Amino acid sequence: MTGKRERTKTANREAILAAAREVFTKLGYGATTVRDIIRATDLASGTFYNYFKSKEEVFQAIQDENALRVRPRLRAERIRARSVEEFISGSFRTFFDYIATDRQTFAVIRRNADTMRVRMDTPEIIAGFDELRADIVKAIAEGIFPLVDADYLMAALVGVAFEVGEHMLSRDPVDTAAAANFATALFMGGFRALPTLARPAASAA
Amino acid sequence: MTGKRERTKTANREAILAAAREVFTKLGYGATTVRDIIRATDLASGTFYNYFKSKEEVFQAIQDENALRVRPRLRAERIRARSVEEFISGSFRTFFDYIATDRQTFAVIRRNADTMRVRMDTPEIIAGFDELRADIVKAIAEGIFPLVDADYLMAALVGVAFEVGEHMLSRDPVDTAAAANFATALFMGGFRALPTLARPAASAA
DNA sequence: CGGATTTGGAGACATGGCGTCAAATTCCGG
DNA sequence: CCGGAATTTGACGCCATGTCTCCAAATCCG
Repeated sequence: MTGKRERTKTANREAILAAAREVFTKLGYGATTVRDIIRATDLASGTFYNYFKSKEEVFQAIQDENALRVRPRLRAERIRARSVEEFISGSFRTFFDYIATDRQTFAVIRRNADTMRVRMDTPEIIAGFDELRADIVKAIAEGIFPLVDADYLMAALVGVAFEVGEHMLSRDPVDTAAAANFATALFMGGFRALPTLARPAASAA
Repeated sequence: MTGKRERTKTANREAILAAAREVFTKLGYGATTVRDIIRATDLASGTFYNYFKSKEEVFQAIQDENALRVRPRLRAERIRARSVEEFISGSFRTFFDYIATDRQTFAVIRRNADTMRVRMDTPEIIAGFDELRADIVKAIAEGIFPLVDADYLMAALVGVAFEVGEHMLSRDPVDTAAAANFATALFMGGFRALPTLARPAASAA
């Protein structure tokens, strides 16, 4: 890692990613051009293409780095779980905490004019989903989970995590614990078990 | 509506939308250019801009038409509901049936190379979400629903609908009833109430 | 250490999409 | 049938894109 060539290589790559993060945040993903990213570095246009094929690819690299940050945490949480409740609540808590912390990153996605939710098929993200699915299957095999449709369960978990997470961020103050409690209660006890806002749900019609 | 001017106007608009649908399906949203759409019509480039500002706007118009088709059905289902179960299951059934039927439309979205889920802020779609939220609030006020966080509940419903819907479409054969049952059970009874795949869930750990 | 070889950055260039605008055409009312 | 308004046309200037060649610097090797 000590060769000059190697050092400038990683430096350039980092420079491009940093510039991209900045310019994506400022202009939104849709509006930024490859040239905008290049201008935010001191590199030549041709150099960019030695590292990435398009702005899409830069974006994916950024996404990938993010996934690399959360994935192990989520995994650890699930492995540690000794019950359904721990599995579910741990996952939601970790995920919500993450997106609340790394808002800068999420701002990139939400500020995006053209897309609401972006590509979810970078290697890291796919690996994360696969992991989740495998852990669900394993939990079912071990009898921790009832024998349900693992794919649909995963889809439901992901859907709730993203949508509720999105709403959570738009509130002030951001209360990750409350959001996690809500989501967990939904999965654990279903609709009727959701925390009531004022008085306990005496009547369940 | 009988004037020639007026007729060509709607004809042109329709021509552009039809061309866009076709070309979006073929190339994907991200890859198509305004020029591609124009080329698929027999209009001049300038004419396009008399009708739409960008491909984004065309896409929104298409989305809007779709929402216009589902929204009343969903609404009717919710109004008809006399219990939580009817509210939830009716909504899921209707939504899943719709996306299963109108796959051509959903193909446009799913074939999209750049985005997974596209802008959801056309007037019709926003109105649809607002309606859903209002109906939830109303159901809570009437005591049909327990007093839960309406925003989070809506987010959860939407998240599950889209994610599970997506998975549903990737199966062969597409079983909308099963998907609706799954989602409904999740919301009604929570995790433990989900239909088991083989034997009844005798043990709820 | 110095010449040969490889690597990779620089930036000009051809291509093609973008949105505009003045001119041409079409429609409508008188 | 004519005048004026509305609408379409398509060429134009501008800019982003991705490629390609050239060259300097880094690495390798005797």
